[in-house]
Amino acid sequence: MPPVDDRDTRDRILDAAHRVFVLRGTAKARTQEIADEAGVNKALVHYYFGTKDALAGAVFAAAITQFMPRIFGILGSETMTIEEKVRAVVREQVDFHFARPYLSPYLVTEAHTEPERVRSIMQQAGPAPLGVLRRQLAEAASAGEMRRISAEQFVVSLIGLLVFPFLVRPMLEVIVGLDTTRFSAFVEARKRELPDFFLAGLRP
Amino acid sequence: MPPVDDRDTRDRILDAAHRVFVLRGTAKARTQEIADEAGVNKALVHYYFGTKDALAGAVFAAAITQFMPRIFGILGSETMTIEEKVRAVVREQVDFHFARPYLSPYLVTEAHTEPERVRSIMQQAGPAPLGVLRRQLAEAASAGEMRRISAEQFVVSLIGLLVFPFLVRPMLEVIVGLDTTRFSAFVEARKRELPDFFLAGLRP
DNA sequence: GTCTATAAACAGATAGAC
DNA sequence: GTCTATCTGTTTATAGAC
Repeated sequence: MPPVDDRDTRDRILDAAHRVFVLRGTAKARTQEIADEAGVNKALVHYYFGTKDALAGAVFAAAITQFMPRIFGILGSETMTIEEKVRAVVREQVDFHFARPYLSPYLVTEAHTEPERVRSIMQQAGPAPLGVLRRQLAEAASAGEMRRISAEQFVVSLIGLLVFPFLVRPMLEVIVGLDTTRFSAFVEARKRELPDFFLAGLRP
Repeated sequence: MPPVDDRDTRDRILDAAHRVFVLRGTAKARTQEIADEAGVNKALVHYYFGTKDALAGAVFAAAITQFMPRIFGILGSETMTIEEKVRAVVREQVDFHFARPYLSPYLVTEAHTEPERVRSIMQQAGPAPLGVLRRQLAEAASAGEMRRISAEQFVVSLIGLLVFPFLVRPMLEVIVGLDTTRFSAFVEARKRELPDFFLAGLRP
């Protein structure tokens, strides 16, 4: 006889783990805090996920799945123009990271301290679908409308411009005085300015 | 009577700590590995630095001191034009991070997982000297040579474009297939392309 | 200053009752 | 499935000899 419905508890633990891992970083996170956050006993965490390491893998996989398709869904579109894609990605990503300010530093931290795990999990997602974008960029360049640029450089630059402020936020606070309020304004300004800036950079 | 010359040993430990902390991340680093790397006993690490936490602070302070002045030294120049500054920063920073590929992910990791420490250490360095740059940008905008942009956005965009590839390198490897060789080529291409891209983005 | 030996403090993991 | 109690391993940190 199969176990009864354990979705609730398992999911609550997974959600709690996500919050704690993202906030503290995997290495500093404590299974005790995850259990508390989920409102269950510490032993249950092991019952469902075995080891902290396995749980960390599950959380990272979920996080990356939540993150990447948003970008490549837009960039891989068959119908949108390059300009439309740029504007859509900027709008989408700024809002996404503004609502989840710790997600990107968590991903970088995890990639840095657990490169093996990151590699193996990301390989399952497969390579980025850059075919459409590559073709659009090549055509625009051939038509003389745009500087020639690889799809890889295009994506890294665009995402980097969007995500970087969230990655160095604690430093920006001190270096250029961006407290919480001013950081919001800073990001809002970027959301407005970046599309034109980026598209102008592509002009020949 | 003051202690005899302890510069050698203390510095060797500090250097070893730098390597280990940067590579593993502070949380996953072990004092044992630092001691081994320095060729001394573990107890000596505590003799010189008290706690792992204090050592971590010393390492971070040294790392940030090594990083920031390079940027602001160039951007704060009274004699260089904006274009010269952009080209100089790109050249300088790409080479710098290429020689120290783990430094930037370490800084982000540390900022994310130890924001208190980072804040207090960075406050001692004081705010960024953006006065000169701000004036140059304002003048160029008033002369109609350039889109109006704040010095903060300028710096964050420029540094973000340069550093981001190193922050997400393990992911790029998988997503867009940049193994070690191709990553080098990718970064070299950026070094060539980014100045024109960035300056074009600033055009009105 | 530098070492050996050991303490002290966790934190992850398991056994077993309910 | 969920808990209490406990164990085991690891890691930071100190005491004390040299």
